[in-house]
Amino acid sequence: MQELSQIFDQEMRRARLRITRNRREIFYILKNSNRPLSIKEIIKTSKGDSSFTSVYRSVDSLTHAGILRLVPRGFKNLYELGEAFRPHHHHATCEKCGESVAVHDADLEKMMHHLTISTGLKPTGHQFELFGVCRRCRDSKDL
Amino acid sequence: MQELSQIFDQEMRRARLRITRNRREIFYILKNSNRPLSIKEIIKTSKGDSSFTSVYRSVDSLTHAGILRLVPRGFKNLYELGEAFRPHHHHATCEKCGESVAVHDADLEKMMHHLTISTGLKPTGHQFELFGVCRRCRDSKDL
DNA sequence: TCCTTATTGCAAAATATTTGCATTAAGTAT
DNA sequence: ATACTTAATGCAAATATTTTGCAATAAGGA
Repeated sequence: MQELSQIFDQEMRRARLRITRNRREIFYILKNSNRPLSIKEIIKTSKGDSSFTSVYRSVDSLTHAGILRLVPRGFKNLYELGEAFRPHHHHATCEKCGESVAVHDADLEKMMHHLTISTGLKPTGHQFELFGVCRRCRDSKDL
Repeated sequence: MQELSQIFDQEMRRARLRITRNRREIFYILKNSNRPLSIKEIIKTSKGDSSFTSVYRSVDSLTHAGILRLVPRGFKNLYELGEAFRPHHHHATCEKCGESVAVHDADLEKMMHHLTISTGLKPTGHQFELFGVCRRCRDSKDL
């Protein structure tokens, strides 16, 4: 199986975006995260090699190129690796620790599609996020 | 059936919040809207009788009191009337005109509940929004 | 290695949200 | 109706967040 970083290079070429230190770092940060991250978190996690301005701009261009994917959660914009790295899915997220698990359910996708149609809309997309508390956080009674 | 404005008064008393011109106006603006609104939209719609600072604070207190409900949509915070006025539901929204239709489906609620459990989380909530293009916007070919 | 131009960094502008504090007024008691 | 208590407001200013202009830098093809 292909390395994700190889796919990154391919995708960047496909999108005719230059592969820079800044962009590669954003890619690695998201690759290593167990959950989608906000711009602020990406900036904080990065070594500080790149300016926050540049992170804003890079996240924007990478997202437009489909290399990243916007995950609107609550009132925050989070980002994760895009379709080429991770197929379409949704998230079940622990409210305590923030860790999130991918959810993919074909029935669910169909259901949302049909529900949209039943309201008279021609479906273009959906947002779907589940929240709860994970076992680990439930067990640790140390509030 | 009870007038919504009467319910508003009741709810305000229950929450021990004072009924002010500002708060009543926010209530009316949301009552008359065919979709959830952002703070900015509420401020713009209000006659300008109240300062934007006050709208921020009122929306905050009304939301905490459950009189309004936060509708996280995409990267925006939208607000609509809360449970006492409108029972739990989700939205199907037209991407062109922004109008939204309430969706309530018991099966869907159950499904989300079970899906959450199946990931190992103890369910606490969910986010669910459908998007599409409505018939009216599809018909008007005037891009 | 050279060349073109996309990308970056910095500073500053534009936007969005929050806070401190004196003033106003809602709701209760008199 | 009047007085009183204190929540709520308005204003100014502080913070926070995101965007933009522009000169300097560096990615990638020639």
